[in-house]
Amino acid sequence: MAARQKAKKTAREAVREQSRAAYQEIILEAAERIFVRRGFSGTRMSDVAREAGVATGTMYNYFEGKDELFRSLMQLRGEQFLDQIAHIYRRENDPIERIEALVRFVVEYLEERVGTCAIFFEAGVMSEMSIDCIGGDRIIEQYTEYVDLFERAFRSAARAKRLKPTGCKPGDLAAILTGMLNGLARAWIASDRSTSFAAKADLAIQVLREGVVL
Amino acid sequence: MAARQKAKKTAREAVREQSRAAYQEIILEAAERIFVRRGFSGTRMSDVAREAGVATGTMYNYFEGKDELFRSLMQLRGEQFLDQIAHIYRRENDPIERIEALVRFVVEYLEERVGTCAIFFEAGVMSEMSIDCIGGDRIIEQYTEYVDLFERAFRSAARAKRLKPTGCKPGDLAAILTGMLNGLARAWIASDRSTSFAAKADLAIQVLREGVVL
Amino acid sequence: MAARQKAKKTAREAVREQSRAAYQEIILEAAERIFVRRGFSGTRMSDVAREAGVATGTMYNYFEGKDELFRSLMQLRGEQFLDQIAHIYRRENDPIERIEALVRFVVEYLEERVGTCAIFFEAGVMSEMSIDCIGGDRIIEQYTEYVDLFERAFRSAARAKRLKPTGCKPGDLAAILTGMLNGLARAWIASDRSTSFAAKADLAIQVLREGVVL
Amino acid sequence: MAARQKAKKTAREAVREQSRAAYQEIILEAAERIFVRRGFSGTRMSDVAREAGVATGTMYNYFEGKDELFRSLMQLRGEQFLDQIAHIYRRENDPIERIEALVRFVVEYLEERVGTCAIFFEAGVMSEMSIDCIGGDRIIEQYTEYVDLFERAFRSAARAKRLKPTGCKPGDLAAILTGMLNGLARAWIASDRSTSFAAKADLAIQVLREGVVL
DNA sequence: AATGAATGAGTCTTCATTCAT
DNA sequence: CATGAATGAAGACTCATTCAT
Repeated sequence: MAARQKAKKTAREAVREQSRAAYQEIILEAAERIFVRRGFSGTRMSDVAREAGVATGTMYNYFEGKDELFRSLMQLRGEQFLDQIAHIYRRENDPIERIEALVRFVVEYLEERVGTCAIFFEAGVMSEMSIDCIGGDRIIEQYTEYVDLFERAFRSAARAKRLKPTGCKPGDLAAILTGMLNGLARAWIASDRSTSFAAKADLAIQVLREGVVL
Repeated sequence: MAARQKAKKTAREAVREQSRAAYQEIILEAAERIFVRRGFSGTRMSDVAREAGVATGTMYNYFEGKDELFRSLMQLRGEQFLDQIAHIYRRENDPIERIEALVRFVVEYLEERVGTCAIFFEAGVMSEMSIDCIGGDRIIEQYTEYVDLFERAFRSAARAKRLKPTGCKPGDLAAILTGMLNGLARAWIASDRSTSFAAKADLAIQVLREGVVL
Repeated sequence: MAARQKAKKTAREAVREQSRAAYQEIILEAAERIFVRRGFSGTRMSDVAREAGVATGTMYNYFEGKDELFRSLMQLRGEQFLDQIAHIYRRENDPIERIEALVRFVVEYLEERVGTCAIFFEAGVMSEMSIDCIGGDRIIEQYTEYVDLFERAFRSAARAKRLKPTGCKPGDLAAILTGMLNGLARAWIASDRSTSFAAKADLAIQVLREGVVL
Repeated sequence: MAARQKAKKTAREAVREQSRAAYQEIILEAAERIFVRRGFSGTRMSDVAREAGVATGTMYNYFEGKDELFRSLMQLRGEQFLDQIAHIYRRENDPIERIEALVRFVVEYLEERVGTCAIFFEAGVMSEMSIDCIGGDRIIEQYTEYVDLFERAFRSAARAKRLKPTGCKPGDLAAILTGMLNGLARAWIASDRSTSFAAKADLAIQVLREGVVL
């Protein structure tokens, strides 16, 4: 009976654990939609609650408050993104193909979650000069990690003698490439989006490959 | 006498006009500093007032409210910037040298007013998906004008057969170039800023010129 | 069979009754500790639950709510105290010794349960002017009964000609004596408690003796 | 003109200063009435605001929040009380008459402001065992100062050989006397208040006299 | 027109209570 | 009947805006 009780308890805990995770995810997704639509300060906790289909108070069982909800969202999405690009980095062996694979993934990701990426920038990356960054320090670290991954990719390409001998250091190339991608994303957002973003992104690769001006 | 009265009035009005402009400028500059430090919603009207050395109420004699103050700031800085690059565009005749001159100016501008540029992006460009864009529509138009100027520069370079025959349309090149500049700016902000930003920007030009990969 | 069923039921009820009482007591003791530490409004139901080792909801099977829990606690402790002093009253026959015995008991009680006595005062006696007395009316009645017992003790001493012929009525003497004890308790609480409270309380008796008793 | 301007400014500041003080007092008095009626946690800031005839927000221009409002009230009333008894202490020279004068004043004060005294006790003195005392530390210090003043009064009476040679130290006597006064106050509050409290208080003096004074 | 305190609508947050499991 | 998470009413607090001086 003791065993049965324990099993029962464990089962209940498992259910609870699952339910907890499910609630968290539901709230985070609701928060994502609202934050994307209204921005941080334009978002009311009660709005997120309504969107998630829970009571306002419930959100406080899962997140300390508005700030932490936002930070959690940004960090979670950031980690998910970083995990994915790290996976691609490890998967590819040829230095150049690796960079191209990364670019293609980033492009797809941007195409699907433009909104989230936008608030990601809003929250931290663009206001890293601000005294207090709502997104927390982690969000800046994450962007840095993202750029650093490209830096490493360029460095390994350089070691493999696959780069033209320019004055560009790997870090500069990473900054340039990620910047290009953002610029294209911005242009794509502003456009009617009739052409796929992926097509645009090939251009970035091409520019890097060839240079453009005669 | 009527004439004299009118003259007097005009004189008084001139003084008033000047005083008005002076106040406006003082408040705008204060607002710029605070908005850069704290972001839009983190900025209190009373903070701006203190920074400007005026009473809170005074600001409402010059701007309708917080939103309009912000929008005015963004638009004013935007127009100033657009005026300057338009001037450079007209001044330069060689298509390639024109692009390079534009890049050099943008770089200098970014180096001096990174903060303002950051909130410029935050306010409008990145959140153009938001239902309500605090910065107003003009801010998006301005960014578009900025990119468009580069687009025109590339188009005229293309017409002059000064571009490599790639699949890149002038608009794409503009997006790529401005994106690269932003990426470098971001990297430069995050760095210790020991090397000048201008040096970094030459890299952008070089990449465009040469392409990078062997 | 009916009889057996009834017997069975009674047995089950007895067990249930016991279990109920046990739970009640556990919760009351937990509540006592927390209320003493944090005061009424500083105490959360969930804190009491954790201290008692039960779920929050469980408490609502034993008490109607926070108010009733508090009132029950105060009243229960009050009745226990009143029972004990009533017992001492009946046990002692000599009017003066009776008063002294009562004082000694009150002193011991105060020394052990200062906290509870403090919230007892807070809850009811001191705020009887408030529109809503959390402790309920009974708490005030109880304090009145406590003072009344002393009043009766003094009255019987007066009848036995054991009091100095002052203008003090028994009720006044009761108020004065109980007040003195509280004053000493307060001083003792504030002190380092190196001397026992009992020793302090002898002073109260002495003052009454010298000043009042023949 | 500079002088006139300065004078003007000073005048305005004076008015403002006065107005500030007036507002503070109005709010404090409103708060006193409501806190006395409803207790600390039963009092809503909006209630106090309505009672004071100001907007809710206004109160936050004068007090940091509910806690600070309460603390300010308690401390202010405490200081006022301490100032008055200190004055009486200095005014009287005969040690015994001094004690009597103090008692008479305390009695009058209690009679007039029972409510405030009640919340004073509630707030701090009775719950000094609580982890966090809403009233702040000062409120406990104040009560200590009050008792200490009596202690000094008794000590100077002892030095003047005006006390019976009992085992009571001045501190004990102070505790006993102040306790007696509280006890009588409590009894008086509970009574129909047909007899004046002052009359009751004479009894305290009498008990001390007969019991303690030579 | 400048001032800066008053205003109160708008939010976040807490926590007693309920209820599905 | 125990559980503990969901609930949402209640209330503290902020700050853009107004307005009397």
